[in-house]
Amino acid sequence: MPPPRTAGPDRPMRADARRNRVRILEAAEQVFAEQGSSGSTEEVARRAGVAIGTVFRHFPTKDDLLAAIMKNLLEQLVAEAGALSDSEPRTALFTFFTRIVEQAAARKAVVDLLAQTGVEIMIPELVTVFTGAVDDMLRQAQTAGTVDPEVHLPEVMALLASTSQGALHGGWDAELRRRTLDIVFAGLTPRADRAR
Amino acid sequence: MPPPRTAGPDRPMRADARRNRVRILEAAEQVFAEQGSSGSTEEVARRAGVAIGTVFRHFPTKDDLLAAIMKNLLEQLVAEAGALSDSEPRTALFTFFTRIVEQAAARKAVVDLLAQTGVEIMIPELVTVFTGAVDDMLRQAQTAGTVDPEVHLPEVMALLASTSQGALHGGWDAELRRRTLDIVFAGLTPRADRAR
DNA sequence: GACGATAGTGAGTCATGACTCATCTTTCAA
DNA sequence: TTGAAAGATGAGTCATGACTCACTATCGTC
Repeated sequence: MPPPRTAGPDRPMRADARRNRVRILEAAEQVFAEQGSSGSTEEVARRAGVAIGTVFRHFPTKDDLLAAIMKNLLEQLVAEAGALSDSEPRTALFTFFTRIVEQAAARKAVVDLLAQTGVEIMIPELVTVFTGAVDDMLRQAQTAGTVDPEVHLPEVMALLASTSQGALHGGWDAELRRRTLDIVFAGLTPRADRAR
Repeated sequence: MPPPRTAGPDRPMRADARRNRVRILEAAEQVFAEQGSSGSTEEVARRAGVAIGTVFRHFPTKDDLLAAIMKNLLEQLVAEAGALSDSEPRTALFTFFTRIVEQAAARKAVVDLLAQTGVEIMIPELVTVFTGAVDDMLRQAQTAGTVDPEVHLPEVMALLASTSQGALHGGWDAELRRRTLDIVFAGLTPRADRAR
């Protein structure tokens, strides 16, 4: 994300600026996780312990702030996907799926944004990377014959987005989450050897 | 829903009041369908061709207006469920499910509300009736042996809510909707005779 | 340590949207 | 036909939240 508006050749950020930037990001992550993208910038400033003007110096608009956070999160998810690449493909896909849905409840903003195409507008490249990671997992599981070959990426993404959303807004508990995902996973399994 | 605040013995509503009430309800249905529950009361008034004060005379708060609309919709859905009771149970359940998801895209407010527990607070009895209708369909399909007996109502409701939500926010086209629901339905089918 | 560039501050602006109420208009029973 | 009572009107209030900017504080360099 762009460092604060600085003219001229880029000098490193001043120490206090760097410190505040981190604090703001942390506070924003909390606030938006709890309240979704409608959380107020003022609340972010309050939690970060800075004045509201400081927030706007670092992130000229609220969307910039949201984008910065989404960027962090997406990178983290992509990394997680990578870490799962050793596992058996079907397990990798289902574990990744489950993990995202589980986190959804704690990350309102993410779900809000994922739902509203807002992300694609803000950080298209990263979304592509993320989608690619899911695609990889899907293909591998299909190659291994443990996920139905008729299934395509769009519907997997669709189910991922909608169950995350549901888990969040509906406040699903662990049990309901498991049962619901079990149905989805059963639906993804080839007809022959469906295992619940 | 309560007629406008009238003291004393309830006289029938005046002709112009009745007319305006209907207009407001129609306008609100449109506006909230398009913009979700964040649509403004002023826009509703504009489309109804009345002053904003009139809207507030009929529905003292925005929530009252939203509740009135949700009531209409829920009643309609319950009626649809009833009309399907002649069909083969599995078909009834899946048709109902599909229909709701299909309408989701045209009814933002509904999805918003269904998602946020807002409805239960506003019109608990009707929600119970609605849930009951789904439960009936589910049980019958299970009795007929065409839906997995391990599946319970909560996860069906969860999937219903989340796919509706997904279809709306994600702007799924007809094809994606079908493919996604196919996976869900496959997941609901007993292992033995899963038919795609 | 001094000084200029960089960063922080927070009261203030502007827009939006729910809701109110004094005043005017329409209905309808007598 | 008429006069209340019921209803409609819309400018105005209040709260919220994004964003600005004149001013002050701090950093880092010489």
